[in-house]
Amino acid sequence: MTFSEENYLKSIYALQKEHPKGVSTNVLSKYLDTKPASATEMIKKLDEKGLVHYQPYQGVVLKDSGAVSALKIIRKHRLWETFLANKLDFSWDEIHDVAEQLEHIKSDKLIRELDKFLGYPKHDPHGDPIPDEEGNVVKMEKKRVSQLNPGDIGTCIGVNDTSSSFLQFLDQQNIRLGSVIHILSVQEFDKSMTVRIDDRELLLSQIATEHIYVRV
Amino acid sequence: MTFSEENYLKSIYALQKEHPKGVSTNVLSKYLDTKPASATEMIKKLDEKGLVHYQPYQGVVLKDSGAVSALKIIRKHRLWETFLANKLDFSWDEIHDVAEQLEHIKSDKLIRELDKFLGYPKHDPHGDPIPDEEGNVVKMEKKRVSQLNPGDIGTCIGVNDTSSSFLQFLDQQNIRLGSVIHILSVQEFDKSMTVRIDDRELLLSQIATEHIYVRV
DNA sequence: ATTAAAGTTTAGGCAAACCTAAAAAATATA
DNA sequence: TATATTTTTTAGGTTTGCCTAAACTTTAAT
Repeated sequence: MTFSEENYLKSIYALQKEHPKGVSTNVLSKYLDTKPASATEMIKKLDEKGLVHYQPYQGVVLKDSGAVSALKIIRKHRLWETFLANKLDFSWDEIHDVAEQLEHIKSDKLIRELDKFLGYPKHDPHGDPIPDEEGNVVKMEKKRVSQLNPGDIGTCIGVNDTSSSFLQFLDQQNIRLGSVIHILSVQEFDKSMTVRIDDRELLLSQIATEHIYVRV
Repeated sequence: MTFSEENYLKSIYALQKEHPKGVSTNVLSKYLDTKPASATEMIKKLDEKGLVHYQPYQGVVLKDSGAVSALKIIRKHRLWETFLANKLDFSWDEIHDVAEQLEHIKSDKLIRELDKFLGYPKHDPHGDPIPDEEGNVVKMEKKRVSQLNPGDIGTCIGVNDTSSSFLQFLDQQNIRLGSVIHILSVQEFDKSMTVRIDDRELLLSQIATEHIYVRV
C-alpha cells in the first residue's frame, strides 16, 4: 500500500464518524488538502482493491478490510506519538506531524517491538485509544469538562481539537494527560468555568471546556 | 529533497571510496538495483541542483554540499540503527532495512532528540562512526582480524560485510560489538584462525577474519 | 417545477521516478 | 588502426498522484 492510499484510508476512517452515510469527495479532499478530483481518483482505486464501497455522487464508506487497514495505520500513528511524547522530549503539539511520517514505515516487527518498549500503552498522549494488532479499539467512558458541575473532579484523558494553537495553550497552562481538574464554579452568562489544576486556579472558556475530555 | 534523491546521494557517497575519480551510472544503478538510464536522469537532476559534479561519460562526484547532505542521511541512518539495536530487540541483520526507511523522516528535532535519548553514541551497531550535525565524521584506527597475530587481542568494533547471512553468522556465534577476540593460532594453509571469544574457542575462516574489524 | 448553486466526475496535463530500445561514445581487441 | 564490445546517453513510454477546466449530477431556492 502506498503512503497516499494509507492517508486516504486513515482520513476516511476519521471522517466516517461525522459522515456515517458516506464521506464526500469534497469533505475528503478538504481534509487532505487536495482537490475533489484527486479524491475521486483515489477512491476509485481503493474501491477496485475492495477496501471501500464507492457509489458515484454518494460518497465513500470503508469496507471491513479497509477499516482494518486504517486501524493498523492509526495504531502505528498512536504508538509513535506515544514514543515521541514519553521517550523523547516532544510536546503535545509537536508530535502529530512527525508521527504522520513515521506511521508509514513498513515493518511489523518494528511496531511489535515499539509497543513492547513503550510498555503496551492503551492510550496515546492525546488520550485516544491505541488499537491492538487485530484492529480492536477499546472505547472509553469519557466526558467533556463542559459536562461537569461545580464540585466534580475529572482526570484529563484527551482532547477534541488537535490544532497546534490549542495544544500550545494546554502546554502553557500545564494541562496534560492525567491532570486532575476540580470544577470550582461555572459562569452563568458565558459558561466559562473556574477550575483548579495542580493547586492553581484558572478560568477556562466554554470553547476550552468543550475540547477537553476527562474520566470522572 | 525526495527519498530517491537522498538514496542516490547516499549511494554515491558510499561508492566514492571505491571509485574516487567518479562513480559510473553502471556501478550506481547496480548498487541501487535500477537501470543505468535511471541513474543518468537522477544524476543530471542532482547536478542541476548543485549537489554533484557530472560530466557525461565520466561518472559523478559529490560536491561539498552533496557530501554534507549525504552525511546527514547517514547520520540519521546510523542513529536509527542504534535505536533499533539498543532500545528495541532487533538483531544485527534486521536493522538495516528498517533504518533504510526511517532515515528519510524529515524532522531536525526528531534527530536531535533521538541522539540525546541514545546518549550521543559515537558509533552505530556495526561500528561505523555517526557523523555529527555538521557532517563531521571521526575516523577510527581499525584493523581486520586477519591482520592480527597469535597472542594479539582485539575488540570488535565493526564489520565489512552487511549481508544478512554474514550478520546472522555473527549473531549465532555471539560475536557482537565489544566482543574481545584473542587470537590463538593461524592455520598456514588456509589462513583460518582459532580465536577465543567469551571463553569459547572457535575457528574463523579467512573470509570471516577479513570482514571483522577490531580496535587493538 | 424550474432554475440557480453547489458538489462531483471526466478529460486532459504535469512531474517524479522508473523502464526498454536505439543511438552514441568510450574502451578493448585483433 | 580498425573493428568489436561495453558503457552511457537519449528518446519515448509507464505509473502514481496530483492538478485545472469543463461537463454532469444533485440539492437548494425561487
